Amino acid sequence: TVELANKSLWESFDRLNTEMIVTKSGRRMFPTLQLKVDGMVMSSKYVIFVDFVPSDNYRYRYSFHSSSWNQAGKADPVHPQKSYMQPDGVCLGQHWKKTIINFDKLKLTNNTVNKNGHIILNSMHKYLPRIHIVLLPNNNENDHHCYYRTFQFDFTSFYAVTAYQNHRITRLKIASNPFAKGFRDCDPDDCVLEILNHLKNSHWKKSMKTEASILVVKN
Amino acid sequence: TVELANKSLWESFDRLNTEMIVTKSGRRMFPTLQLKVDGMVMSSKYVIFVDFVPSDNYRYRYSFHSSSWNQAGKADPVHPQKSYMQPDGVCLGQHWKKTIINFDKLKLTNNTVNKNGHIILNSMHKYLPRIHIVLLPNNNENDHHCYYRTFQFDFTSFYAVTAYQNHRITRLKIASNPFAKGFRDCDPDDCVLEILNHLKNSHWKKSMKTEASILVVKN
DNA sequence: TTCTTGTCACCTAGGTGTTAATAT
DNA sequence: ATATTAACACCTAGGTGACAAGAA
Repeated sequence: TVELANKSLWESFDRLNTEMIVTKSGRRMFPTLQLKVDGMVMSSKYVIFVDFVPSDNYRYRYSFHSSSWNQAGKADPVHPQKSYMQPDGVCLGQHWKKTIINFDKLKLTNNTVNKNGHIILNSMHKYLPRIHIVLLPNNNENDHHCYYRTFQFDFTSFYAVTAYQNHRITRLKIASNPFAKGFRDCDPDDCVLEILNHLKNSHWKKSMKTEASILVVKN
Repeated sequence: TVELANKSLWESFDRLNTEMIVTKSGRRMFPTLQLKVDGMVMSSKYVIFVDFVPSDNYRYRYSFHSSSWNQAGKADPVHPQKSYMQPDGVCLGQHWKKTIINFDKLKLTNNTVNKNGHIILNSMHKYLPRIHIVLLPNNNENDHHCYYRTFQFDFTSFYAVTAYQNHRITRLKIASNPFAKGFRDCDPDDCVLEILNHLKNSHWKKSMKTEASILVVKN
């Protein structure tokens, strides 16, 4: 099983339609993917990685006066999909179980000739992160299978952008990302509370599917 | 073969008798170990790690009026020796060859109950860093040998201290470590040049053994 | 018009030696 | 006396959105 350690933050963004900045040199995500896993074999080796799949086949545009995202033609051509491996690398089940697994170093870019290891996305397109947990085979000669599971959380989908479109998203990023403290215009704690309260009392959908969709694959 | 990419800086410190701070929470070395390797098999896997061996069996004391280190009794008991693996982990020869191999994240501590992965040293003792390059065996069943080489450079030996003893060492650290810029009292470039010139024109030994001592081991 | 890029002030995070207080 | 510790100001390194300029 996999859970997001910062699920409620993701949900707060999702109610507004999450946006993630992409830049030429690479931009971190916020919120980041923070996993808690369980059910691994303690003494087996695993690697964990993440990739991003297009949510659909459209290009999007943000309408400022209706404050909504609308389809604007077919999707641009996709670029070769790289995946990002969790930096801890190959670790035992007992290691993964006891820590919050962070992907905060992961960077998104719109630079197609990127020489770094960043994830390439198309701006103004919608994506869904996927988490892959791979059980590495033992050195038994008989066992050349590789088992893995893929997890995805619908509420972590986002629009890739080069500049924020929805001002509420900007305000929630400023309120909740420590690196954006310089743009806060009130007491930090009050800011977060104020916005989160506003969300809680708003007319936006309150119940949502928060459990992970699970695909089991064996090859 | 192994070379130090920052050999001349190490030599400048060595002329004054290098000191390295150890703290409870762990302190980086300066200079750091920066390696350039050659002669590896391009397609073979290697790991590289570092450990520290006592230069001798004595405890030391610094005499301020004679500006020298003197023996002050037998060495304190040694603590279990950990080694520090280069963070890149298992890499092919072709990877190691093309980069400068940095150990700048390595930290020294005098904290014997350290819960981090830091190297434990006794303050007021003299140490010599050793570099171990290990060729990992292939998956051939016949080949369970493990080949490695150990390199050491005499001019990288140092005294572990909790506070600097020799004021010239302090000044050279301030002049050459970017993180200590706040303590420079003149133009940074001038500072370095001034001290290095002073070293060059001084009476200290000018010729020294700079090639690595090599031990070849097979088990 | 719509989207992208580069620069900037303002942060976080953490590596420096200094200094004064404390321990041995 | 000598050695160690903790708090501190001052740095490096790099993550923020704002903003103005540029590109499509």
